Amino acid sequence: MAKPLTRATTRYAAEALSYLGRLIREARLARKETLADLAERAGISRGLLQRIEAGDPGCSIGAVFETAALVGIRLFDLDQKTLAANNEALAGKLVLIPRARPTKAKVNDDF
Amino acid sequence: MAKPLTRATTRYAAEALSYLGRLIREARLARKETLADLAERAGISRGLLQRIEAGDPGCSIGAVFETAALVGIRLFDLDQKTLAANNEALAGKLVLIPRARPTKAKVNDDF
DNA sequence: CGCGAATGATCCATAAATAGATCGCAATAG
DNA sequence: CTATTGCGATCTATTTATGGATCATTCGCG
Repeated sequence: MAKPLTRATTRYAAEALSYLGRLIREARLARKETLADLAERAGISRGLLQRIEAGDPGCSIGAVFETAALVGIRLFDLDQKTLAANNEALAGKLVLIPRARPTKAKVNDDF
Repeated sequence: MAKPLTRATTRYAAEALSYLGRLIREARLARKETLADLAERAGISRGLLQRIEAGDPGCSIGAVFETAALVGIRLFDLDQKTLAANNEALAGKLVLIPRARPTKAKVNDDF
């Protein structure tokens, strides 16, 4: 019983999505690799890779991150080692944060 | 006719995915917001938000980026304005890059 | 303690993503 | 110019993600 269709989309999220897709495309072309070749390396179809490069919000984040990694894009500007370290550190920190409690106070929404 | 099941996943991609999920969780807790509240703001179900925070590769990237944006996470370490500018610039650069040409599988240098 | 709420996990029906094939167009090489 | 090939788009069958409900557990607070 999923909802109709349309999903709210922030301008910022859409912009980031488009940007990531173009980064992947740029990196792929820099490597002089065809859509079909990269798609095969990533284990996805050519059509999906096209949608990823186009910034389609419906693509699975696993497929997107995978292709990004395969063309050498550093997510969060971090190398494998640092990323792993930060991830572990954050995991440890999270255990200490108490769960959220219901509040009437309105939350800060603007950035 | 989708493929069997398992999709190749780079260690780096998986690590980044897990990290992003935890970043979202940390940001949500810092705002003292419950899963249900953030899910509603993002227009997704509570279950999906849980999978996002758990770093599930199968989640749509649109849903993930949307929630990230809603808790104030700056993707690519860029604010809205800079991100838009970079995105535009990259788009312009891309039209100038020639399409990939098939490279000879291997240079035959043995005989 | 004990109550209430958040969280984590599971199940099911349905909407959506994906693979794979195919077409036309455009661009690049020869 | 012609030939070749990447690219973009569309269609269909199938797999998968998602929403919504529910249940048990854990946590936070008085």
